Amino acid sequence: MANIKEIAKLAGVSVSTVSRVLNNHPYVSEEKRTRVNETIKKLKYARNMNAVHLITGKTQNIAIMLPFINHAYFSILLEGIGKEALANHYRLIICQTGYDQDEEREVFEMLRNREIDGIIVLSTATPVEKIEEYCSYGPIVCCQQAGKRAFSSVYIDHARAFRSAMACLIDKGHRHIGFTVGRMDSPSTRARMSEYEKVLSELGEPLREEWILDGCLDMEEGAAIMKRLLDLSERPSAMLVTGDHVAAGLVWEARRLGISIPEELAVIGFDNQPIGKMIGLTTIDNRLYEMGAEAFRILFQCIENPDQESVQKELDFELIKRSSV
Amino acid sequence: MANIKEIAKLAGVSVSTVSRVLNNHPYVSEEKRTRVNETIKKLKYARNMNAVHLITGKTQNIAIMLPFINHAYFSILLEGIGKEALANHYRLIICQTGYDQDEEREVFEMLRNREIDGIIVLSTATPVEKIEEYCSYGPIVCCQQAGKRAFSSVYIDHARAFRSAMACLIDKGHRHIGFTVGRMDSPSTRARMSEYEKVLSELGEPLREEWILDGCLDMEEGAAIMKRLLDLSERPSAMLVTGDHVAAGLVWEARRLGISIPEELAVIGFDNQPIGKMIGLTTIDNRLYEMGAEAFRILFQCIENPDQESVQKELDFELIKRSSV
DNA sequence: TTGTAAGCGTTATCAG
DNA sequence: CTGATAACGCTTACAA
Repeated sequence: MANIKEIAKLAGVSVSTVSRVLNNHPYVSEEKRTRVNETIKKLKYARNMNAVHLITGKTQNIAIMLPFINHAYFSILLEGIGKEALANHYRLIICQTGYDQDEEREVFEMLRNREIDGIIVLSTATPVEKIEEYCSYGPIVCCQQAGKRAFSSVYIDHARAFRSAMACLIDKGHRHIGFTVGRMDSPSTRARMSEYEKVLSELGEPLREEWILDGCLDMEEGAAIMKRLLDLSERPSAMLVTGDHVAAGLVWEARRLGISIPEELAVIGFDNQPIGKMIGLTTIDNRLYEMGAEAFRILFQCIENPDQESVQKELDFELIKRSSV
Repeated sequence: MANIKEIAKLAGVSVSTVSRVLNNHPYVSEEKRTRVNETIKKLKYARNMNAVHLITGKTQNIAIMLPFINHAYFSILLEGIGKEALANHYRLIICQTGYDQDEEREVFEMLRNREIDGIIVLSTATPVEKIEEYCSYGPIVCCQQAGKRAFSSVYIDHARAFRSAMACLIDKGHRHIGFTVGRMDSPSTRARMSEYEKVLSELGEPLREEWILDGCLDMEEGAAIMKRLLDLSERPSAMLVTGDHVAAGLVWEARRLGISIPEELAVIGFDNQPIGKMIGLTTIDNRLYEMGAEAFRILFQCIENPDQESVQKELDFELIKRSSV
């Protein structure tokens, strides 16, 4: 494997000149430039990027921390990040953690180890204070609302989005509204929960624990919800379902069981995924693709300009009315 | 940022001893080991992995080449790869190429550049001969059948799988069978196409070009198929659909239009995705998760043992009968 | 069991 | 415009 020294010797120049050619520096005579390029081609020389990373202290790699790869929510975010990363010549290292805090710590350690230039956290089990400890080693952007922190964040206001979905249902006369969550212990769930309680008390409705359905992450669990609802002595007339995939599972099972939607059960999903569009699901579009792209842009800024303050950016959501309400 | 030299000085030992501690080498006295570990903790020292990568010539990173991140087929494969990679302390660099050959070349170049220890190709537009040129720089595993090559491959026999799906339909009396493909110019499509022609001629049925539907990659395109079928003067009584997601789109649209499945149209999907299970789709399970895991295992072996020959491994598929046929 | 010193392959600095 | 030479931070013979 040829190295820069051999190229220099064969081209009859110094290693610095070769390096300059490699990095498209000005101040290299056309003659030497072509001579260097020719020997590079002749020897099929390829730079050892690890040496470059060592000396420059940068790798053009960023880590994406997420619990599961195979999940629509994260796939859409990834797509948005990927588009921007590609355009700016950054690589994505996918770190699937399964919400294991030890695995998550390893990802943060990569920042200390200089293996990556930054981290985008899509969802995490690590407390914000712990995350802040790593901010001195490099930029971190979270796709979750976390208030003013040492790290940046991009998010939508889940409380407001939840309220606007509730309002849409209430408008149609619904007062018995249930909702599903992916996992109880997440910032967005806490935001929704507190908004739920507020809206219920404004309506003068009691809070029924059994109308809050936990552990709904995929389509099959969505289908299972329908059965859980049927077992209830009194069941809600409308459901807010986090994730159009999950909602699609519920809708499919409802049709199978002859429960008409929206007459017997109104459904609002979240995320505006393609499956929701196909089945005519009313949904809250929280712009996941855009959120991913924006997360990268902010991280990129922070990498370029290391002493920039952390930014918190709220993105708009949009209620998309279709036929499930 | 502390480095190994400072640790050595403060602990009163040599850098080699620190290095030995860092790498859990034997032949370090307990006393010095603890002394080193204490100063590491005190100085919050973290190794600069780029220096390690430079000297060892390895990075523990592998690239995954795929056209789109947000697609069920690739997500499942990724999940399988991710599980094994995690267990073996390898990182996945996701390279979304959009089937752009220039982007794909950049990924192969990463191998020359020593940025990665190997590549798993999930799907590519680059000709096999071109891929072989890169094999001297490091191991490559493809998840496509490619015959005996310088690179390894894991695959299922698409021709055989296709035939067994056809047989299942023929068994039920179908003779007018159409099929969808993601893109015409792929190895699996070519395999299916040639098998299709063979089976038709065995049946004594003519080949009807209009029953081969191109460009079907996602659910919405699946739904669109149904409309395309309705416009046909004579339409097939059964469809083979690559991807349960696509098939689900077709099935949904069929129900919406009042076309009963399987009576008026039988459908067989591929990949055995959760959505297929939910809607009762008969499908060919081609073990994507297992394929991903196996791809990593083979790559891992090749990394560990560089002068090992390339391996080609065929995986079994399975016809899963449900209610869409 | 420990330390010295020679790399690994670049880029950065500085003098010409 | 060009070239020596010193980093970058680590691992690994080799010698003790």
